[in-house]
Amino acid sequence: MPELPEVEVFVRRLQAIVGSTIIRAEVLDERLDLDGSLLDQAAITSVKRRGKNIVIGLGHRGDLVVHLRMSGRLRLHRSEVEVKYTRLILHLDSGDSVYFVNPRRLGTAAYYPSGFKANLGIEPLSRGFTASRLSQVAALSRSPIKPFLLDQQKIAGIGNIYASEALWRSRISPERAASNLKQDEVARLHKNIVSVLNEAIDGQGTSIGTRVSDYHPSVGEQGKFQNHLSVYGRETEPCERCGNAIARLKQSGRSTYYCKECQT
DNA sequence: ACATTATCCTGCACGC
DNA sequence: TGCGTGCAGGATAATG
Repeated sequence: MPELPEVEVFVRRLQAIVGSTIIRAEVLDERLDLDGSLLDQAAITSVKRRGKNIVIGLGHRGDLVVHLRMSGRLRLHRSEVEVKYTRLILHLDSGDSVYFVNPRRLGTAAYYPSGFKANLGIEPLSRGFTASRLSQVAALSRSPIKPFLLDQQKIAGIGNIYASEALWRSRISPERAASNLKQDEVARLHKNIVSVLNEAIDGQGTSIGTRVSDYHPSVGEQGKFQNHLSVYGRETEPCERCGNAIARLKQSGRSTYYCKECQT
């Protein structure tokens, strides 16, 4: 269930398909809003990430955009394989294939003939994402900071795990109004958003759980960042900073993990 | 401009 | 073993 770091790991591994041509797009799920024939003979010129979207550039033929949502994965296979929950296969002229596996069918694949225009906020790992920029965006929102961080139109790519982790590192309560954060708090949050995302990418993402829908950087491999989570999924465990029990609360229908003692 | 809820799906963990 | 309930790394539309 990927957030920015996990999507980034998939995108990096997919760089190998740049320069290949799609011979045939095999759509295996009628719920996908995609006419595979539109992709015939399209040459792949780039594979990029925008927020949690995977943007496969097809030159003048536009973009194919895959969003993995809760359970998807997008992976290169060197030969034809049988993978449960495969919903789309891009057969390439190289002989490789790209598999969109989407167990819960929440993920999407859409073709934009004129190019993808995302309605998304700033990339947190871009140069433009500075403490003052975060401060500007946060000042406009009275939303609690945790749901604020999940709002893709404010900052693109942060999800439920890394929002909790960045707030814990910053010692900021998830219930604080975004617009009420002090300058030093915004500065800490900015730094920790960047650090937690970069560390997670370096660790090949976070692999937790035993479900088919759980994230793995590639077949048989595990991410490593689950070993560095301080609060996510650790309700009742002691806070590694102050020893107080980690608590869980619901915000906008999502679980937030935090320490009531040292996040204020 | 917010929060909340339901919805889209499927599988799994849990309690009884 | 079976059944009901709740939960899941996401996003969006409807409602208040």
